[in-house]
Amino acid sequence: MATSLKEERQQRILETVRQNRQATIAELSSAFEVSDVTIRRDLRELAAQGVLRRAHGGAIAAVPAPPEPPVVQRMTQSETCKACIGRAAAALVSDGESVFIGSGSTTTFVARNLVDRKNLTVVTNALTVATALATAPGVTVVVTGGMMRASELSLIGHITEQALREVRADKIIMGIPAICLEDGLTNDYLPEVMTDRTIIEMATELILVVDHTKFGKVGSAYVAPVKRVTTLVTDWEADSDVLLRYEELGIRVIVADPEREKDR
Amino acid sequence: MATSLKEERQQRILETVRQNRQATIAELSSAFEVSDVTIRRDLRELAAQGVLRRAHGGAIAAVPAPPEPPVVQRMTQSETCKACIGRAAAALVSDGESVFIGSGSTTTFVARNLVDRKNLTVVTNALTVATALATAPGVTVVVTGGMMRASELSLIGHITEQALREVRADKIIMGIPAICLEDGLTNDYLPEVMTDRTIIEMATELILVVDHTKFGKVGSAYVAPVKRVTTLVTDWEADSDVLLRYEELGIRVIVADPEREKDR
DNA sequence: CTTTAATGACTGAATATGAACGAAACACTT
DNA sequence: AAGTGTTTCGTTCATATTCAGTCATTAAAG
Repeated sequence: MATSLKEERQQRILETVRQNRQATIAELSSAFEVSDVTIRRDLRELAAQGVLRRAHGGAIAAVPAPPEPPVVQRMTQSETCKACIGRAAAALVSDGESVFIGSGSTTTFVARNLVDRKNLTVVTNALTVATALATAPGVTVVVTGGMMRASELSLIGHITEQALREVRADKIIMGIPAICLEDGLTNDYLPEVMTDRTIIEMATELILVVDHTKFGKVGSAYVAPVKRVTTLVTDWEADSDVLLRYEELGIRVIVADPEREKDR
Repeated sequence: MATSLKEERQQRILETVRQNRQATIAELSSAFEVSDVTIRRDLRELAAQGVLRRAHGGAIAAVPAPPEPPVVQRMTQSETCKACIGRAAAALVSDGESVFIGSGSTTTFVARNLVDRKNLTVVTNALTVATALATAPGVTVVVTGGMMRASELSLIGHITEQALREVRADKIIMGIPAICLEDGLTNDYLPEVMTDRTIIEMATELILVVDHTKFGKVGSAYVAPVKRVTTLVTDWEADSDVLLRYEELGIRVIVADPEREKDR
């Protein structure tokens, strides 16, 4: 892509500045292969929009942006991986069903891929999922109540668990911070464990969306055995030998591959 | 494939743009072996459909901008009024208290003014409020569950009502679509009325935030009598004669004035 | 044979970019 | 503080690219 459009370039400058909180003219001009004059012009325009603050030699992020919850930050990390897993997992959901979607950055990508569905009911304890599906005309969103866990924008606690018993779901789609063949599904945040266990009891079909970094990890609190998982959706960077071991346990393993996407 | 049909070509242009987030005229014209004029025409037509955005030298993918829920749109309408009411209502909340905040554009402004509080518990059925307070370190956010009402990003229904009975609040801050001396507080959306009535029973102190447009209106469903209101917070454009009538009923009326703000 | 739609060529106007240069801001030393 | 050299800024100008509109050509449809 030799040529890049002005608007696109400005958008990416903004992203860069937001990510590093600042950026110098020299950095930007070499990164985008344009002259410093152009970068200066871009920065001026962006500053005029108020999305950026100009400084000598570069620019710094405008609003000390209300510190984004970690879950939102994670959504921009290994974005392609997660978007890919999201598409693959969303394909497992049929119109007319009722699914529970848990919290996490990956599950939010699943939700985004469900906006065009018809007659779907989504139950969730994640504000990110609820927001993603809010305007989807064919999707009924049911949110469980609970105490908010700020870092995940998720709802947990006894109110959540009580609400979960009120609703039914055909399938559960959730993430987990740590999965390991020996120690099963584990979590490091104890208050969430009880909620996770309640979620798991909502339906028999349990679809776990996990990127490759989660394998082999062990958290401090036990959630469920590996065998409880029905389907495992992960990305192409996961170790295939390990995945084979999961398949031997009777778990359906789906590897989301960005290359294969293009067939469609 | 010397000649490709116009529609077919446009469809593929759209795909290309969506895939790379952008595309230049030169790229496209050589890829489809047509003149740049034709590509430009195609882009113009596609841009008119809104499926992509035109830029100098090419086009960039239109963010499939999920249509903003009405409540979010309303937050930019008469923003100063609402921000002002929000500040005034937030001043009625003391650190260490537990308050319920209902849904609506004005109540969201109240929430935004509570982010710096210490040891505050906020119970809400509005996603907008929950999101606004998510990263506030001194605020515990409890969200009631329920079915999502897309236009308000609020949660309503029997799950909400059940969750409300589980929690306690010192004060209630809520909005109402219509208030009138004769007919009391009313609402046009029936499913919400039961939820509103349950909310009102959570605490004795009821703070109503209403901008001047809500006075004298009457909705189709009755929620509560005017006398149930403890405090009324409105903006300076509200008719002072009408406000006097409310005060005569023993209701504390607070008029948020943007001029007086400067005193602080 | 006429009509219509699609495409391409041409033109003046608009836009984007880079280079040059004096002014301002910054980082030093004295 | 004051001075000095360096970097960065903003402006102007020149150049290349892109735009929108008009008109001509082609080919298919009626």
